Amino acid sequence: MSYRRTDNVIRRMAARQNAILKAARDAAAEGGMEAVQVMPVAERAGIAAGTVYRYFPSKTDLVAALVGVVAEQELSAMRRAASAAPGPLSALCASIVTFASRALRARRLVFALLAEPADPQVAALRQDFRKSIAAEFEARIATAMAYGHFPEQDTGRAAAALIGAVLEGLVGPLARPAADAATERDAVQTVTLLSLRALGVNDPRARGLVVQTALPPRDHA
Amino acid sequence: MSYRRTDNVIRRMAARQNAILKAARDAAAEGGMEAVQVMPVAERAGIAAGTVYRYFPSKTDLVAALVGVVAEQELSAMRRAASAAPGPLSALCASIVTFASRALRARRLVFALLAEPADPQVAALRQDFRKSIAAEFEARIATAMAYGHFPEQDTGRAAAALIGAVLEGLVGPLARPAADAATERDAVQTVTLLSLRALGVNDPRARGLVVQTALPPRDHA
DNA sequence: TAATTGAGTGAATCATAGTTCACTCCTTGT
DNA sequence: ACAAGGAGTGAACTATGATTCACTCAATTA
Repeated sequence: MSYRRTDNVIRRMAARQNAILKAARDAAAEGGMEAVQVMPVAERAGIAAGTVYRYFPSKTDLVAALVGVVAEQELSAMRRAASAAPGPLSALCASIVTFASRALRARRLVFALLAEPADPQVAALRQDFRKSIAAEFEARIATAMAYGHFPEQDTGRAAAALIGAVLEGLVGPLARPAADAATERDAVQTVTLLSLRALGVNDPRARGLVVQTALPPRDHA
Repeated sequence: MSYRRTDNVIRRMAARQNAILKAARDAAAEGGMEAVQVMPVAERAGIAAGTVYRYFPSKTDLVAALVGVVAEQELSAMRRAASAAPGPLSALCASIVTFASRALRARRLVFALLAEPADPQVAALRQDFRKSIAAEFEARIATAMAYGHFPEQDTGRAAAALIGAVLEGLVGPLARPAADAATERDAVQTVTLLSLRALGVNDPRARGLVVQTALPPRDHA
């Protein structure tokens, strides 16, 4: 005779799955990918190691899910910010600022998920994540370019370079950590300005654009 | 009674040490850091696994030596190119082009040594490598800035962002591989131009600068 | 309440990769 | 030619971390 899970059990299990994901995320945010190990993650989530395998077939699947969740959040934040902007150039600008400031907020996590290596399966997913972000940038760049805000150029290459510049300039191991919120905002502005100039934006209004764009609110799960 | 190594033996052993390093380098160039394993490296070098430990106390030391050698080569190439340039702006440009084109030549290797994670000891060395390159860029940027080629700005942040842009734009997993030498040259030019513009170089001569700078010759060991 | 299902457990197992070391045999010195 | 030293070997060992599975027990059903 089979056995029906009550709503209570379903809820508890869903919560537990989230707890595992959150534990994995926290681990990654603190110690990078190498800290995402089954036993420590299980401990953080308050369960036994074996239990993890009731929720995810393998560690790879767990990490894949983590990448998926984070990617979804980041992308939607970027899209939201861009679509709220009044024009193509400020949409691009909002995209960059959003990506940059969110990345800065969770430096270690973003770095781990975007740059640290993993097994081929996860690498492929990470690849998708990067590609989605690049595609987002590329679309904004193409639109702004069509509007004549900067000269014709290879939008794909430019999008990739922007991602690199922002990551390296803000979250990479080279970047010095920002002391306070003001310094943080300043760092984001610097990098955004650098990015826009790289595309060939000369309009002095650009500086205004960058400064106006506020930091988006936190919305990590 | 102690035993004197003849020149022959000394030479053979030096050659073998190089062979091990070369094997490690090739492995990294093909399969990234995770391919740098003692047994495969030993096999490539034509020796037994245990022999590696006669030349390097640990795998970490081997990788550290590898990073050191490559860093030395890259830095000296950048310096050579820059010091052969006629002025501060073209020196900066030469630096970027050299870094970019060499990185493009050995994409996987550079990416592995510059971006992939490793144990803390190696990470620290990699850090040094990045810092050296950043410092090289930063010095060129500062000089060109002092000469008024572009506006005042945070040179450190700019240097980091440039490295990121070049790496991501050319060697990162996002960059499409260049089909032929012409496409390669084109990619380097695109990224270099992007970099200079990011700094605020508006001088139309800049394009000339980029185009003029030839790809440096290969000189991998 | 008794029987049954399946979530949870965690010690045991497996897999991978770095490291050691007893041994072989070439090289050197007499 | 012979003895000694040390380079080279590679099977065995160690460490780490993922995965399994026989078992326990709370939740469900009859």
